[in-house]
Amino acid sequence: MSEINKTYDSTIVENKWYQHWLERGYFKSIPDDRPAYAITIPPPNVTGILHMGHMLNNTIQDVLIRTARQKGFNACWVPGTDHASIATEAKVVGMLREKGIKKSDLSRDEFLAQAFEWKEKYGGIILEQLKQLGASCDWDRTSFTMDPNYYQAVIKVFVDLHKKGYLYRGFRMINWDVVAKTALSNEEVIYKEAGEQSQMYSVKYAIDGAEDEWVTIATTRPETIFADTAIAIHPEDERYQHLKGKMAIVPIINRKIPIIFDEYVEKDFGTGCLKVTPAHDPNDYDLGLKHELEIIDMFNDDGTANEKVGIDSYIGLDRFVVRKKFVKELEAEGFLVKTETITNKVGRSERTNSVVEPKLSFQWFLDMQQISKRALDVVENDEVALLPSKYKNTYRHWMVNVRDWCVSRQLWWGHRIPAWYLEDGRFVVAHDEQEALKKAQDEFGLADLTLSDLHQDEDVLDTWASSWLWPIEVFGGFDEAYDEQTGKIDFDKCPELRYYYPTEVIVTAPEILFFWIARMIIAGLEYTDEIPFKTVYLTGIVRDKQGRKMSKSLGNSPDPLDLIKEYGADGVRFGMLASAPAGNDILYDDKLVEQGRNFSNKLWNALRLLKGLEVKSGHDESLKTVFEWMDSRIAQVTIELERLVDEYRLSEAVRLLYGFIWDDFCSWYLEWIKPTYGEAITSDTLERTHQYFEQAMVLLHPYMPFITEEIWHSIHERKEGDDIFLQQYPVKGTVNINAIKAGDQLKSFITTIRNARAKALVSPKEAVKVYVSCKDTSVYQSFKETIMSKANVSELIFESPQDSKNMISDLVGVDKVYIDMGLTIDVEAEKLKLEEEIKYYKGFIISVEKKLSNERFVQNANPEVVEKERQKLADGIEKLKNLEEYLLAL
RNA sequence: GGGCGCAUAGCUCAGCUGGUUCAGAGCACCUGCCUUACAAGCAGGGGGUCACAGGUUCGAAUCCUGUUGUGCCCACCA
Repeated sequence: MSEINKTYDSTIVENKWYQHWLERGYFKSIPDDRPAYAITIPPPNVTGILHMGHMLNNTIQDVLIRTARQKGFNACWVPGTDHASIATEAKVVGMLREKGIKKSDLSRDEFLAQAFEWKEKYGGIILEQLKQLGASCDWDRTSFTMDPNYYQAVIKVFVDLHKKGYLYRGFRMINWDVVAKTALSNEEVIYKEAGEQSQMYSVKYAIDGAEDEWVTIATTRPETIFADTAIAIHPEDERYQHLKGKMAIVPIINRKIPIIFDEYVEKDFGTGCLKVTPAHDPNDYDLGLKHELEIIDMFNDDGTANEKVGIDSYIGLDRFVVRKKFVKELEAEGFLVKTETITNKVGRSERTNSVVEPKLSFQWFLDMQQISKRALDVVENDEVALLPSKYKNTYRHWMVNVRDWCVSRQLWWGHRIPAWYLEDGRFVVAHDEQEALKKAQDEFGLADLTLSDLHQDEDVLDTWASSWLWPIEVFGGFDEAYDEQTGKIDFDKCPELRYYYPTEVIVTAPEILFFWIARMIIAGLEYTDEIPFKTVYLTGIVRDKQGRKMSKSLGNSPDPLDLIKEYGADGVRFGMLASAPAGNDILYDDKLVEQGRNFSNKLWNALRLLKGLEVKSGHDESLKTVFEWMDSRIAQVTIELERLVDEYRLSEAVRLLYGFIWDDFCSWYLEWIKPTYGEAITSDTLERTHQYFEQAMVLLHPYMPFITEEIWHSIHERKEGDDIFLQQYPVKGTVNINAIKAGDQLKSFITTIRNARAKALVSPKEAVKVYVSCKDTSVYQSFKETIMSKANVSELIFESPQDSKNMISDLVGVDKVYIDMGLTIDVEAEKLKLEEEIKYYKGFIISVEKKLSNERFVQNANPEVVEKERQKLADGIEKLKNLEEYLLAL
């Protein structure tokens, strides 16, 4: 019959329409009279490739942006990539290593040239992949956090923050990544239980000048004993009062160190004695400052021991090798008292997974106290809404306890810190070299200073110190409209920003709530005095069936592009959405996208049905009630859908559409209007059905853009530019409750007949005779033709039969229905069934009566509720009466 | 150690402001169908004391308290 394929082939269709949309420039947005609706993409790492998290994330954004377009907004989705300093530099270093080049062999400029070359070659692959998902980004606006203008924006902000006194240089203990050889912010350190691997060693230190007297300390890091500069004890610990003023001797190394007393030490923990290593532990560092202890830094930047250890055989060994070797030596010499296995958390670098080493160094810090104040308020008072709202607590907790942000990184790939140093360590912060020179000359009164006397900071900025400007700078906020004097952006000078900003919503994973979201809010308020976005939609994390996070190392993540190939982008989008309410993790299972693909196929076959029908002119009066039902259902679904999307309940929205289209439209409606085999459909009915189908496709388009466009064009020949992409939301019709009820009644009537057949194992091919007895038969009358042809009813009689003994009797609502299938009924079994039902309704009636006779209920409950209860009672009584009649008839 | 969540069918989860859209969906399972759009389908079916114990209320899956289990975030306990 039909020349259309039996199954839907997504690949051709998807490429075709994406190209079409691109060619027609549908994704482009320029400011106009319409209200704006902007989303800035969370920029993926420039060298990244698409993973399941991106799929979820970007599907949600695309749904929102397409919906906004359909509602008449000027929707703008800005794409782009992040330079991702550590991650990218690590990749480039790895790439060079494969070529046999070490980073240290190259100059900074040579290295950057290599990095840019790499970025040009592989960067942005991820954006190409997003196109396959159907992402309707305005590609002309693609931004990169190291674009020249963006680079300048970051520098401007650095200079400004320094001017405002928020930035300072500090000698602090920071988290050191020994692989990337850079500082990390607290947020970049992931603490994980080390598990069985972790050992706690008890080591004894001799007391200086005493015969065979010892103190025992416990440590998980015996290798740092080399750098011990004190033993600490609680001042009120009775056991050790006699040690005040004494010295201890570091085992093996034989260095004398003071025994200090400080309340920081817990008496009850371990032996009550603590070794103090100011250079390699944050707390010890504080203790060291307080007690003016010597600081011995025994590690090189790569985590190997340096000459400070004092024993040649340890110099140059990795810290973990040192640990092993030293423990052996301690044991051999009798200093190791015991070794226990404990659980203990070890911090690892988010990027390189190496164990983080606390390290003392000069770094740049951003004072967060003041600058973050307003950012807490706007979330507290819901100016910025977090979804789900439970994250408000998490956010508050972080903001209240916010710590200064270490923004310098010892890398080359990134925004180089615009600070220039003199030989003697004094420095100036400036936009460029020339300005720096002038500043230095003026500030330090060194008129004859030259450029060669200045040396720029070698470090670059943390990636997030650039991406926190994203919602501003993608619209060029810092380019022309930034006023250096006030440190603010003048919206009048940047119409683009004024038009799109604040953006509508940001969609991202909760793990970067602090890294990125909080900081964007801070920067937004600091430079525009406005919030950068109104809503933060936090997605869940995509996990595998066992609940494990998807990761490359576990190899448990399917390749999104393979999925798209197999199930279609629409199918994948459906699968991701259907199971992911905001904030809930999704346990990924192929079954999800399989359902999506099946849904595509269902739509496809609905189209095939309509395309394959013979058409005759005219219309069917008998379908009037069916149409009324469908009109109301569509109106109902449209309203409901709008509500769900407004509340960002996308998974419910997509399920609503699935249920409506599959069950109501396909299973019921299409079956009802489908002519019997060999007959033609009337042109009016077909046209009407096309309209319903079109409306459903418009509603579904944001979720499954490709197949809906294809169907749109297959239903009719379309004029150039008549694409579903541009269709506006259907005008909301009115919901006629009676029409809906009539449809429901018809459905349950047909179900009742099917049911009787299935139970009696009577084939649907066998015609049956049906009697209906009730007060008002008008609904059945109006559906009479539909019922007779669709339920294969040979006679539909609107009265009780003379003799119902060999008929199946059942209730549709309260209406009595008798089905004569020409069989002999097992009267006893039928009686039993009826008696059970009667028993149930008797109980039911008693409970409702009890409720209604309770005065407190009648008085306190909502009148509507009481009315409903009364209706329930009336229906119950009628049902009971009818059932008893059935029983009597038997 | 502090904070925040979660616990509903075999599995994954919906169930918004307590009251027939309150016990639901998808998948899985069982029965019957290759019916002329679709076997990636159609029709029917079984299956849940809504973790446990109290409380509030005329009424609780829904609100409160506690218990247990579980997940996440934060934190310097050697």
